Amino acid sequence: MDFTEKKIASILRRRGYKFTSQRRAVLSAIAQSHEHLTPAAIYEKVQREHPSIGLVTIYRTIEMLEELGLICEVHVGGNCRSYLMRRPSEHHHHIVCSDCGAVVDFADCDLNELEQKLSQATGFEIEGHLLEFLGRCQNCKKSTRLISDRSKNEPA
Amino acid sequence: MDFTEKKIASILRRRGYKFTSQRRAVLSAIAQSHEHLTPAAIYEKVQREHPSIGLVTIYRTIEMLEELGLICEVHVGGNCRSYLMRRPSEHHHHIVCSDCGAVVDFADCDLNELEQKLSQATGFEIEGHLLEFLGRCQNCKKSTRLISDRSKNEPA
DNA sequence: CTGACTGCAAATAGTTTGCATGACG
DNA sequence: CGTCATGCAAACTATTTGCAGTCAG
Repeated sequence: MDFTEKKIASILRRRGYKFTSQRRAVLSAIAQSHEHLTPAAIYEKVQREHPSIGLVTIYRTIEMLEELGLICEVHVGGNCRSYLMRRPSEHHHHIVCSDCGAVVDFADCDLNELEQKLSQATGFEIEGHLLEFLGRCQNCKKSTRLISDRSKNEPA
Repeated sequence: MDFTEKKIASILRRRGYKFTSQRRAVLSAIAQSHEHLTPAAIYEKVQREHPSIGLVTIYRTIEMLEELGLICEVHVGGNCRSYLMRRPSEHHHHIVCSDCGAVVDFADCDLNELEQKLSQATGFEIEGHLLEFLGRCQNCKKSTRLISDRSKNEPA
């Protein structure tokens, strides 16, 4: 990821949040994964290194991180409560691997033209959009071998 | 909507489902609304006319209707478990009003070019996409009057 | 030091399942 | 008539809240 720990700490403090060890752990778990993680998955990951951290803290931290724009949701592919580290660049979208869950960002969505067309056709004043692609990543494409049972977890 | 009751009945039967009064009621509730409805909202709507229909039936019917492709999810604007009548045309997307929840369809998303670009750049084999716009519909745009407390429910 | 943060347990919300009864075709 | 569908209650899962102790700044 592109956030240094210092930078993050200062972002939190600037907003009156404390940078606790628990928050560091949650952040790190999300940042280290290239997949989108559900609260439960984050919890599991965090537990391995910090068994004392509770699920409630995960939820509370997720809420804060989302508010700060440090993480964002992924919708495509089932679960709508999956989160991902957000790159410092603001506007971007995701391509999600339907197989291993890996996520790649891209920013150059060229929807302005479409937006204008729609705006005229429907009378809507368009405020934003949700765009995600679902597909199979380079790795999973190759593995048309046996029903891949690895690669599902922790590419770590 | 563009489905006649007969057409729907035959779609169900063809798949071995029975066209019961409960299913008709659920379908009608969804079809009559131009907004996306959560299971709870559907339940409420259905209850008004058919107080004996249970929430469980709503869930089971939603599941079936989604499987048959008669309804589809809306993601934008909070709740991820909101449903909408699907037009007979297959591929389409939604523009959702952030104010009243009204939904308008459109089909001509021109993402092929973008898909190809992305496919090349990332190595993904793209299988599909999720695209929704959020905005304010013609009506709600006008009502910049007082904090509109009406128009939130049942445009009926 | 002190207010913000945490963990726990318990409360809520949302969704699914088991089973006996009822209705479509 | 047999099978699938329904309603109820109960089981689960996911998420939120209240509270007393703990810790970052």
